[in-house]
Amino acid sequence: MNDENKNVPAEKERQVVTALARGLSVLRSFRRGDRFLGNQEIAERTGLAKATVSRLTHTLTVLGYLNHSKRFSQYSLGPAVLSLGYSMLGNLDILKSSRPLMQELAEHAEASVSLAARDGLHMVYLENCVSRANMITLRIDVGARTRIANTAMGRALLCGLPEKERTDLVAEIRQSTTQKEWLQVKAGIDQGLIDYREKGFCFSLGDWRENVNSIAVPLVQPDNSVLAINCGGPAWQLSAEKLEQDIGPRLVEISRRLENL
Amino acid sequence: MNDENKNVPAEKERQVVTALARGLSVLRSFRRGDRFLGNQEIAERTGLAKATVSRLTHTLTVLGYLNHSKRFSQYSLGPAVLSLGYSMLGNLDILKSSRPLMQELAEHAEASVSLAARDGLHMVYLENCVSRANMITLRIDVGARTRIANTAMGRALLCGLPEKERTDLVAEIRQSTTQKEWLQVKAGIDQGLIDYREKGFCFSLGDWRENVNSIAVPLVQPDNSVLAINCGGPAWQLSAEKLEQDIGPRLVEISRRLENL
DNA sequence: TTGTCAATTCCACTCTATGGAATTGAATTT
DNA sequence: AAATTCAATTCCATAGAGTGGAATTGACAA
Repeated sequence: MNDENKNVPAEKERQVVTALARGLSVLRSFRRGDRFLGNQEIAERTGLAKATVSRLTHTLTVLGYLNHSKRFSQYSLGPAVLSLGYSMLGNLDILKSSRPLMQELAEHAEASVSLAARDGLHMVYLENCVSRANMITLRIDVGARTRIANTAMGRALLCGLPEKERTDLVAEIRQSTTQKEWLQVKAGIDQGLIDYREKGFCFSLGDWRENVNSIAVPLVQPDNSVLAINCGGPAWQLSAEKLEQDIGPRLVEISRRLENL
Repeated sequence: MNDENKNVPAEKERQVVTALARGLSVLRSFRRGDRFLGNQEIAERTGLAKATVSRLTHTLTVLGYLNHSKRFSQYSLGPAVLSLGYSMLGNLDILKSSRPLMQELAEHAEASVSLAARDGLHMVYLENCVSRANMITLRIDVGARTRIANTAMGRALLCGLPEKERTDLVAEIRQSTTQKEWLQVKAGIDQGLIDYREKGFCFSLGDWRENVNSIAVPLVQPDNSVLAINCGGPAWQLSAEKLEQDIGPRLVEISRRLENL
């Protein structure tokens, strides 16, 4: 039906192992909400031949990355995918150091404070702290993705990147954006750069979702990779003013402390 | 150095796409604690040729599953692996329904309550609830793995499996166990089956770690797959008696309610 | 500059992965 | 029971992807 995932992604960009890329695109074809997928559905989503999908799903099942339900003869994501994420987070020292600071701010602001990294044109949540008050209700999950283009997180990330990389990334974003959207997106990014230069943080006031405000700062790691930390919540609770006067400076301070080990 | 991962895993078990399996074994070669790995190190761990690893890591990097640090010319796990886990958890309805019950028990017992699924010979944590009191200190992460052989979780899982599958799995466990260990392991499993038949839950009193007690029940899902829920903590806090008299029955009740939707 | 070590690229070869067609298998209908 | 449908799997011939040994590049240290 859709052809988002073309068969061979690159042109002559060195050598890509297609069987591996295809297998992973099978895993990726599971979106939030589809518990079970059949080979046929997967074949349509990935654009691969049925026979190919059959073998890939079988391989993934043997390895534990997929479960096979005999009843429906369909597949669901298996526990093995979780272990990978666990290994990743376990190796990030920054998580240990950032947690207490993030939690403290979450309590103070009675909001949600998150740490995220870039994945393509998205930000992936690595950690999320919420105030005890909100703990039960709100739960932004680790691994969730938001677009770079229209979030405070994304704008902060851009501000933390070196000139060259930022330009490239913005160009990529433009590519993936309709002409109509682009004006808004561009405005948001530019404003983010200004805010960052003048104040040290970036905003998103309803740009991501109506009635959700957020503020974010970049966090440059020792190996020069860039993360971002945000603090966000319902607009009625986090006014633009409160974000700028109170939360912003605290975020900047957190970032500063984490960057100095 | 080690040859844990032989090249081609299966014998003639249908058709396995080796390039995919190899690529995933590259991801798996990152263990807790190694932030960065070079191609050479990965080649040694997986038993693959250098050239092969070079292409696999490159492919994984392009797709976002690995990050490449130019400074050290080494790789680390990338954010994309997290998204997969997120998709998996997001599709598990059982999580939503189980959370409040698990949290309630965690508060009552002032301990840690977890939900896990089988992955090979291990249990992978899908969710973990801790009492507010312990929240800061203790944090068993989602995605973590423990052996089936010597945990209450694992024993409960075995009890929830149909006869045939249980026998097969126990045989597998035996395979992976030294003759010396096996006696202990076997005893634990058998005792688990007895406990389950008589009381409805399984124990691990220091079998996993000294001074850690735990109790667990199986949870059979609508599609007949089996999960397990445990409640565990330091032995001085969770006496065998308390587990049996108080916590156990509550766990059984939780399992019962979840199985009846 | 020279030497060392690891990553990458080259290249020829093999066998893996592929996809269209045929088969199996399960579920539903007549 | 038999017939029909739909999807998963297997078959098979073929192309070419993936492979690994050897050569090259590149970074860094002496």
